[in-house]
Amino acid sequence: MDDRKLRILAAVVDEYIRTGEPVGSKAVSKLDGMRVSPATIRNDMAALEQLGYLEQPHTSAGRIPTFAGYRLYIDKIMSPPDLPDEEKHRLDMMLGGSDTPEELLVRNAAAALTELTQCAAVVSKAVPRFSVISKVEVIPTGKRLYVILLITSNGSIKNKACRLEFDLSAEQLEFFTHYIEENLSGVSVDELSEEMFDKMVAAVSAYMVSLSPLVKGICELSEDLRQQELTVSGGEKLLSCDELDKMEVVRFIEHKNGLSELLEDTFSGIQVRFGAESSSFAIGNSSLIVSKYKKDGREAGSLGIIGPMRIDYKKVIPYVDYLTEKISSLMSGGDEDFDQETADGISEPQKGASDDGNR
Amino acid sequence: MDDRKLRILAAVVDEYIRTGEPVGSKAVSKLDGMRVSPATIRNDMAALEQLGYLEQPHTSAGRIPTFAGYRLYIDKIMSPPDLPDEEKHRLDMMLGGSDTPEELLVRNAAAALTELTQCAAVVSKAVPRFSVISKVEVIPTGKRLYVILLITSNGSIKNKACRLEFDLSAEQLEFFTHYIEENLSGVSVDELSEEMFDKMVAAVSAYMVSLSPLVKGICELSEDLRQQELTVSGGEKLLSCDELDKMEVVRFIEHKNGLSELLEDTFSGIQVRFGAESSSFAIGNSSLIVSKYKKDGREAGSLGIIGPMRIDYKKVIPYVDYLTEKISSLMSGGDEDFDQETADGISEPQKGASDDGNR
DNA sequence: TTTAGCACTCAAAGAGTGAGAGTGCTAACG
DNA sequence: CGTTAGCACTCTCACTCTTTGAGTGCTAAA
Repeated sequence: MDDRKLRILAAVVDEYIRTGEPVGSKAVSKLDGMRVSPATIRNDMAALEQLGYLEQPHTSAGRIPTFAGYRLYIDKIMSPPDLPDEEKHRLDMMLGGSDTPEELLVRNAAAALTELTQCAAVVSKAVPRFSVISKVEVIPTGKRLYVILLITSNGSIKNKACRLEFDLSAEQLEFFTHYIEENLSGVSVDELSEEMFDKMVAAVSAYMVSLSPLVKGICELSEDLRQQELTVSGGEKLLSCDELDKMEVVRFIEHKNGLSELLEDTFSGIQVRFGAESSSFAIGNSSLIVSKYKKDGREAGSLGIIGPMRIDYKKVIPYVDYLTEKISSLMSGGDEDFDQETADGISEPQKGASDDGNR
Repeated sequence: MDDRKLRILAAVVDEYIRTGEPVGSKAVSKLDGMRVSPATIRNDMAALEQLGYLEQPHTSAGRIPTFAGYRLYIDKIMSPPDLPDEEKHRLDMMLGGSDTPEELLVRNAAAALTELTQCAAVVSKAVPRFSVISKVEVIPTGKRLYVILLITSNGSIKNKACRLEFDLSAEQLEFFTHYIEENLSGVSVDELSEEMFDKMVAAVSAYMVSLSPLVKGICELSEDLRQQELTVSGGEKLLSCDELDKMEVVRFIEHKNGLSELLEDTFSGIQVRFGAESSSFAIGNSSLIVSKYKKDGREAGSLGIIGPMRIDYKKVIPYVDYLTEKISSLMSGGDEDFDQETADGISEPQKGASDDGNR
């Protein structure tokens, strides 16, 4: 692969992204920095086609990049420019200052991305694997009716109603709550497992059979905790690009198939994935560009966009990059937040430093 | 409006629904029960066009119904047939028995509707205006950090974290909880208002200024309670019908514009609304067919479908009708359920029934 | 009031055409 | 040897022209 071929490939991809039309040898030759004649370029393009980086829609048309062509372009050739300062300021304005609640911060970022890229924005909140159960409460709210409240060190609160066979006496309730706190508080979300709860059901049933629905309820809540939160916004933008199948787009917006698995993968920096490369997340010619943001050094979620493969990567990647960086710093920054504080132990005083989070 | 004209209108609508093509006089004349010649029908069709019930896409095409035409057809002419017993059984199977949790019941109904009609299903849970606040708890969970828990008689549970300026002593907490319970328990969701909370903020601040965030928190939770829950499923089906604007469909699926207001209207029986008739809910040529289901005689939510205007009303309306009927009877039926019990108050012990339900 | 007949209109589908863009190949060039 | 000019060839796209057929409105007769 000589250097000129790479430059030609880059030129074809750039041009194709810009115009959406197949790119011919003449067009490439006219571009800045191309010192060779169309004929030479034709030869190289034929070679690039041989190698699987370019293809022709039909015999007498120009070339368009293949998947492999895009891959090579993105991973090896293209280098996204730095964002100019005024753009950074603009993004800062859109995000909001350090006193913006985290949730809003992320929503603003999504809005900014849809606005700037005219694509759908994707936002996920990572499962807080390392945050710990900080409090479990069982509150009687009616005849044989109880509400279970589960609170974690990262500020998630889950509740659930639960009906028992018999009413509990104050002592029984006391016993139960004590038992649960003993067994659960300080346990990380990642450590929670069915088996653990099965054992608790057994133990608790020995004391009083009808307590087991409560344990099961807590078990269900803990499953909720492990559910990744996923939002896709601005999905309508995807309908404007006609290289995407509308049907697939809508199905995706409704079910978000496969996205969750994809975002749970560990990776660092910007990640670009093509719809066709992944079996589950499957909008035909789409491209997913995401990055993870961190909170106090731990992955806290991811943020990115979904657009056509033919998207302006050079323009878009710096946006995603800057936003995740910025969010990471805003979240971890000096300002007090729920997590930082609560991590030091709500129910049992625990260790010292900071927070939950993960990896 | 003589009878024959009505029959011709009906024939045109039926044919148009069946074929999707403009309907000509000859086609109508060939239909069962039409004893007159195409020429006669032509005259009547011209009259119907004059009256605004039919229109021609272009001079030499057949006729298609106008909005008014559909309206007349739906409201006055068409009479949807009764569902045959085997169909009813089929639907019963799809719904699930009387031991199915309410939420699942409704989800099943939606699934059945998308399946049977190949349209998007709409489900809403009515704001439980008449249910009352049955419990308010404030639980300390960390340094200056509290979780507010709000429970209503219909089983909704809402929570929210709240940060105060100072920590509360046990007495202060006691006082506050007591005050809140005194003022809120037994108050119906409908009666809750900003002013009410403003007054409470004032009263509570007199005792201790830093309590007001808690009241505000409760106020926000009460706003959540008044939020109607809305789900649209199977939205991808809408993309198959090309009379609907894909863009509008996706925008609608994402934001559900205007649907909530529309479903909050009071009406009884089946309601058919056209997208263009309503300013806010606006998918161009769409038709919304909904009915309300009840629980113990009170509106509990609505259920229906969104499809193209050119939908088979005769087939679809009986489905929606039967499903809402059935759900109403399953929910209110002999079987124990949360609301029955809790409606009479949880915090005050009262009569009896059973099950849970939440969120 | 209904019907047959007829001239008229218009959209949709097909056929033919020319322009233009782009190719691959060959042979000449430095 | 790599590079370039020239050339014949291919294929799509946009355009025009024509034909076809469905459906109409009107008029006059039954």
